[in-house]
Parts: sequence; structure tokens; C-alpha cells
Amino acid sequence: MTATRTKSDKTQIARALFTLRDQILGGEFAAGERMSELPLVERLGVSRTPLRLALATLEHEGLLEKLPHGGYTVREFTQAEIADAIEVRGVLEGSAARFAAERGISRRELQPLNDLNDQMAAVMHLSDYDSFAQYVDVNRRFHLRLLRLSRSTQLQRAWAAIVALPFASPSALVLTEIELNASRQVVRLGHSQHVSLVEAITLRQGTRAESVAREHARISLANLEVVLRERELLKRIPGASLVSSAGFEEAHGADASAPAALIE
Amino acid sequence: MTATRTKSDKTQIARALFTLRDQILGGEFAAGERMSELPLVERLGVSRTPLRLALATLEHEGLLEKLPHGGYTVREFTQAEIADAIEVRGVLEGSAARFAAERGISRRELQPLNDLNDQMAAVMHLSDYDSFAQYVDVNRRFHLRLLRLSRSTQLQRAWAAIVALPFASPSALVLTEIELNASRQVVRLGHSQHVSLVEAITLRQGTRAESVAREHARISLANLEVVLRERELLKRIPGASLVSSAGFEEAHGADASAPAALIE
DNA sequence: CGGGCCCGTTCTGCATACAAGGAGAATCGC
DNA sequence: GCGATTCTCCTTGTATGCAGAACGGGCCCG
Repeated sequence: MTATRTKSDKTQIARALFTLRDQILGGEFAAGERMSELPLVERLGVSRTPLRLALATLEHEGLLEKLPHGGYTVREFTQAEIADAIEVRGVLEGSAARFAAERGISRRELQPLNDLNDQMAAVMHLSDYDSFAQYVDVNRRFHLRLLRLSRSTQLQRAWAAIVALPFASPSALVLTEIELNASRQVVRLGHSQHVSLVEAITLRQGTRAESVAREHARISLANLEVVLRERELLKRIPGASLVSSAGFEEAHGADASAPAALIE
Repeated sequence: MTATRTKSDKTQIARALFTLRDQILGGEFAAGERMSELPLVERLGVSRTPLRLALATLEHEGLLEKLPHGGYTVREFTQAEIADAIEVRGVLEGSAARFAAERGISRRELQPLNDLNDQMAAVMHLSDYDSFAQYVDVNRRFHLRLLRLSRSTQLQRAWAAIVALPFASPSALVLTEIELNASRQVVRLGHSQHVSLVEAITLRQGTRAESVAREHARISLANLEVVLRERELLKRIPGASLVSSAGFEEAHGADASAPAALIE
């Protein structure tokens, strides 16, 4: 046990939240496993009070599921659900792009997006790991900035809810994508779509911007298929252990049965 | 029909949550007011532990905001944000309709939607309060069912996050809409859109279904404008007290391309 | 007379003790 | 031997006590 008080973290809730999230995504818990409080208390070194707050947050994020008579389990995801999450992200980013275009964004406000695209162009040909990391980071910031430009707090909220699932985030599959030399083309395509996206917003072409953003998300969808074929890659994706081994059965559509609590 | 057991829920967390939510939406707290725990403990008759859980939930729902150094305040909403929330709901319902159409829904699965439309047609001409309530309930169930038919858990999750804001829910503005005799037309339009929506899904016309659903949400947008003009009506809407009095600028009308002034 | 510092009040964050309810095992009855 | 029942342990829900930090007021010093 760690009797020494750790002063590195501000609040116990945050400590429990970060640690627990990392451990869940790192595969230290089996999908469907019950998260009992007492073992976690010992494991994390925090008391039950902040732990419960962290668990509630993780439930809202979608990583945990409430059990009918109290307690939580680790949420299990089907491959169809991952595809679904990515597609929903595409819808939201498409709307963000459309809003930005329709609501009118000044050239000055669009400059950061252009800068990010330039940075991306500068590193996307390089093969060293540092450039990979930079690419992923730039990509992440582009998507974040796009959402902000929509000037829609609710769109950002919905987007954040989806992206809380790690494999749905725009950064999730990029790394694997870059590591596949065969997919180097895909990186170029992604950058090209970014450029088109900014152009469409600049010209206030709302429908075009929406279409481009939706199509852009489908890169992740294609990557997902690749990753699911080469199971080695899957292991490197955060939260991969939560994905059930059920067959992928051709493009999303399968059984997404919602928890009854959500509806009715 | 209407579940009355919500109030009498056994756990203190649920009690605190429901009561507090009702009181916030009922206007018993000023927008921006700090929610200190001890006064709430006395007010609600629960101890701090379940109260804190309820507060955290309300924050996740978007009704409360965390303060930088601990504690919460009641979230304040601008009128532009309400319009935004409704528009985002339209986007999500549009995607739900498109997914339902594209992913293929059997006739049997669509039957409930047709039934609900029939029920709606039966009561939408009547003027007694009971019929009003029935109309609202049928409408609510239609939207819920539509989301379920999308077979997208993430879409449902995002939708639930938006609808947690009471004035963004499909039921929010319907009552005032019906009470205005001048708006009786709007009810007919809404029902007609429901019918078109089901037809589009039946024929697997994804784009049409999406367009119709988005347009359908704009009824709420139009209603919002009416309500904001007649401030008496606003008082009857849950959560109205959280809306700041900043000007609405007459913008979100029939035109899809809103002027930038709206967002500023 | 004004500003800064110090102290006290009050708040949140945290831990623990206690209670109630359910799942599961062992036992008793048939 | 099998089923039902009861008992026990375990798990979560709840209350309260305590500590640290922030805010405000008052006092002292310049």
C-alpha cells in the first residue's frame, strides 16, 4: 500500500479518474467485469467517496455501465458500435463544418486551420516517430478547432461525448494508419480533405463543407477495417480490450441495442 | 401511462436529483447562483454524500457548471444557445432518420411509428387539456422511437445529452404551440412531417428522411421565436428562468443560413 | 487615510463508520 | 436426491467528522 501521501495530484477524484480510465483503456479490466468499490479502493489508494465520483463520471463518459442493483461493469463494445461511433462523429463534424460555413467565419479566424494544415503538410511525409506524433497532434488540434469554429456549444458537447470513447476519436486510428506504409496514401488524402474543408468554409459552401467532413471521418472507418483484419494492430489502440470478438460482418448496421434506461 | 413513481424513488441520490432538477427548472434558483452544499442539505433533507452525487450528475447533464475552486453554479443559457441546441437536435434526429432508412427497417418495426402517427392524428384536433397532454406524449414517444430505430447507440447517447436541456427537448415547446390557436396549423404541419418521415424511411430514402427530420426540428425553432415574443408563455416552459435576457436579434427564421449576428 | 497583511469563518474535499439490501452458499425438509 | 429456505457475507448507500483552502473582514503599519 502507498501510505505516502502523493502531492503530485491536486484532487483525489482526478487521480482516481485518470488512473482508472487509463487502466480500463489499457486493458487491465476485462470487458463486462464488475467494478467493485473495495478492490478499487485498495488498487487506487483513494477512499470510496472520491472513487464513487470518478465512477459516476466514467459512466457518463460511456466507459462504464450501471448495474440494475447498484455497481458498475466495464462496458463492452461491438465492432459495429465502433463503426457507429465513428460515423456519428462524422455527422457531428460535418455539422460543425456546415455551421462554420453558414454562420460566417472571418479570414482571421480561419488562419489557425490553415496553419495547422501547413504544419501537417510539413510532417506528413516524414517517417520518424517524432513526426508521427506531431502529425497526430496537429490532426487532433485541427478537429478541436473545427468544432470550436462551429460556435455551437451543444455540438461541442455532443462531440465530446462521442470522442470520450477513445476509438471514436480522430486521433485513435491515425497512428496505426501512418505505421502502415501501404496507407501512406491515406495520410495524403486526409490532408487534402482538410484543405478542401477549409476552402469550403471560406467560401461559405455549407453543404460541401458538411459532405467533406463526413467523408473525412470515413477514413477512420476504412482504417478500422484494416485494423480489424490485422489483429496485432488492434492491440495498440487504447480500449481495444473492450471490443468484443464477435465478427464484424460487413459495414455497421448490426445489433446496437440500447440500454433500456436511455430510452423510455 | 405517466410514471408517477419517479418521485418516490428509494435512493437518496435519485430523490436529491429529481427534486433539485425540478427546483432548478422551476426557477427556484437564479441563473448563475452558487449551489452551496449545506443550504441544499437542509433544503432537500439528504446528507452531503448523495447530494454531491446528484450535483455531479446535474453537471454532466449541463444544468450546472463547475466553479474553478470547487462548488457549482446554475448554468445560464442565452437564447442563441437554445436555438443552437434545437438545431443540433435536428441534426441528430436527421441522422437517426437517415440511418433508419439506410440500414433497412422492416415494415413490422415501422408499425409503432405509424401507430403513433395515427394516435396523433386522432387527438390533434381536440382542444381539451387531456388531448394536449396525449399529443405531447405521443410526440415524445415518436421521437424516442425514431432514435431507437436508428440502431445507433452513440446517436442515442448524443441525443440524450442534448435533450437533457429541457428547452431543447421535442416536448418542450409543443404545449405552448398547441395553446396558441393561431398555431393550430403548426400541429398539422408537424404531423404531416411525421408521416413524410415514416414514408421516407419505408422507401429507404435516406437523404429525404434526413431533410424532413431536420426541417421538423425547425418547428421548435419557430415556436421559440413565438415564445420569446410573448414573454408570458416563456414562464410556462421548464427552465425558462435560466435564459438570460440578452437580445435574440430576430434571426433563426425560415432561412437555413443564419446571419452571423445571431452567434455574436 | 489608504493599503497590505493576518486571522477567522465557511466552504469543499476526503475518509471512515454504520446500515440495509441482495447474491450465494449451506442446510433443512420433503 | 432435490428443492426451497434461511442465514451469512459482501456490496453498495448514507451519514458524519475532520482537514485544508479560499474568501472576507478587521487590524496594523506606512
